[in-house]
Amino acid sequence: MTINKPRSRFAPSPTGEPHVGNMRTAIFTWLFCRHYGGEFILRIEDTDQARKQDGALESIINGLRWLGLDWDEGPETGGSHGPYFQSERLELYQNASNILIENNWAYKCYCTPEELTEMRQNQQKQKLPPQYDRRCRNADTSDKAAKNLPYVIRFKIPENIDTIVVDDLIRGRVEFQNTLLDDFVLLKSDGFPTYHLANVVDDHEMEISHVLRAEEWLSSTPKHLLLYKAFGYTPPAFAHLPMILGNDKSKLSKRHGATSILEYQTNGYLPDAMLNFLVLLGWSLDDKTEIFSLENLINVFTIERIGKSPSIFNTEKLNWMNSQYIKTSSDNYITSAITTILSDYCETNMIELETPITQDAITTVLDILKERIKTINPEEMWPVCNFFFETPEPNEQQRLLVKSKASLSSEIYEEAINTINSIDDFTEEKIEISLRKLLEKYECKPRDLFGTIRIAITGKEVSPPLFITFEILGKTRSIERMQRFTKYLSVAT
RNA sequence: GCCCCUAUCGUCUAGAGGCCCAGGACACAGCCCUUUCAAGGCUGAGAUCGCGGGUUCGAAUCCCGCUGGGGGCACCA
Repeated sequence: MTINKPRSRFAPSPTGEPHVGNMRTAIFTWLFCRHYGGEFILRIEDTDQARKQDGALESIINGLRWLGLDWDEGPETGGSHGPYFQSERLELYQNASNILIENNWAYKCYCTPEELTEMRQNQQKQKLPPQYDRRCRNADTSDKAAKNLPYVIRFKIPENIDTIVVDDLIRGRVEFQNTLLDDFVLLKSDGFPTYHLANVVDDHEMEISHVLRAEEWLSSTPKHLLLYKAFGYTPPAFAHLPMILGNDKSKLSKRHGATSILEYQTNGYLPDAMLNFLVLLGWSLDDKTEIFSLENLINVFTIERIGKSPSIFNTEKLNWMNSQYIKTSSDNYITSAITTILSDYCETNMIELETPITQDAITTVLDILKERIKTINPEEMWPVCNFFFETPEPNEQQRLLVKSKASLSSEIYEEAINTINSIDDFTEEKIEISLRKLLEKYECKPRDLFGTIRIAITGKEVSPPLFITFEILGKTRSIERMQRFTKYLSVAT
């Protein structure tokens, strides 16, 4: 496919949180534009007065920015084809529908919502397809016009056309029967356009060459094609993207868990991981590559490699992807992110800290943390590294566990403290060598001694490897903790 | 009800007539490493390529039918 400098758009409506499915469309469109050296346009389709939501626009913008998607034209950036809010382009749509009326491609319809509902109910009773019966199409409506009654403008589906062919970039040739098409509404009674009118007018005005949108739009594409024809415009190329479904194969919705991209942000997913995961839903490069840098993605992303069938959003794989990005992400970036997240967490939970959470402190525990987490969610991170910040206190179960260690004696434990104390070069390697010598001398099992010390200095049976933990904690704090723990050993057994 | 799209391991997918009694990844199991966890490495299980017909010397790949799944049929986008 030879594509030269395409102009493509992402056109969300500000009716709620930015859905991951929509964001995947944005990612594909953005990648497509960047790959072919084209322009990516953000257009806000705010023509539904009723469903418009405060803050939704900000959420969409935040979501896009978080993923690292920038737009060449649109809100905040401006551009030569503005305005980029449909609510500011009303005149354009009104003119367009007037032109259509003048050229006999549209007509005014005075049917009330109640009439239409009744009509549809009757059709359903008779098992007929719900469709506008065109009662205003040929009837004389001049009396209603004279009374200034509210009206909508409907498109006049031509009667001399058989089939409409959509040449989809992903699905190929798709045929539709013209007679099955409804005389759909172009302009609502409040003077706002419907999606059908607005997207055609704007895509033309904004010189959009390629439309990438979700599959749910495929069946209304013939309507759009007819509109392009009525206006005498050349339609853009269309690519209808496969949907993203939940784990029960139904359309991804709230009951499947998080659907807003921003929820993933707050749940501890990294934007690069999220993007990488999402791009692999419906697109693949080959039979093996899973991890892509953004730069590489721009290089290799083509429409030809987009699949046709819907895919299921698999959180397990997202988690794995995220853990891969955590392991390889730059220390600077992740350290400051984690520092903020954990200090907020401790503050809101009023956790009493032995050591404050600082960049330096996080840097110290970073390596052992990165290897063990799948998200940078505080709930997941805190148990892994809290030993460094909180004073450990063994629970009842742990005290009993320590006493059950058969090959452990208070002698070896005391000598372990002295040994630790005598190490000047307090490194993982030195500590290990010294402590292992004790094992031989006292014929103590590694798990008995090390397991006990682990509880003493971390307050947990499960922790990062002991010797690195010593090193991280430092000599002073390690000895302090070991000594404080002595009492749990010396109590008579 | 009508129209449209779609169909390879549980999931994401590779596969465009012989390279495939189907490859990779996630998840799963076992082993190795090992002071616990994690990471990593290795091995394994897992798909008669939804089903049935064709076409062909040969089909996961092409055609038809069926079935399953998804989407659409608003003064919502």
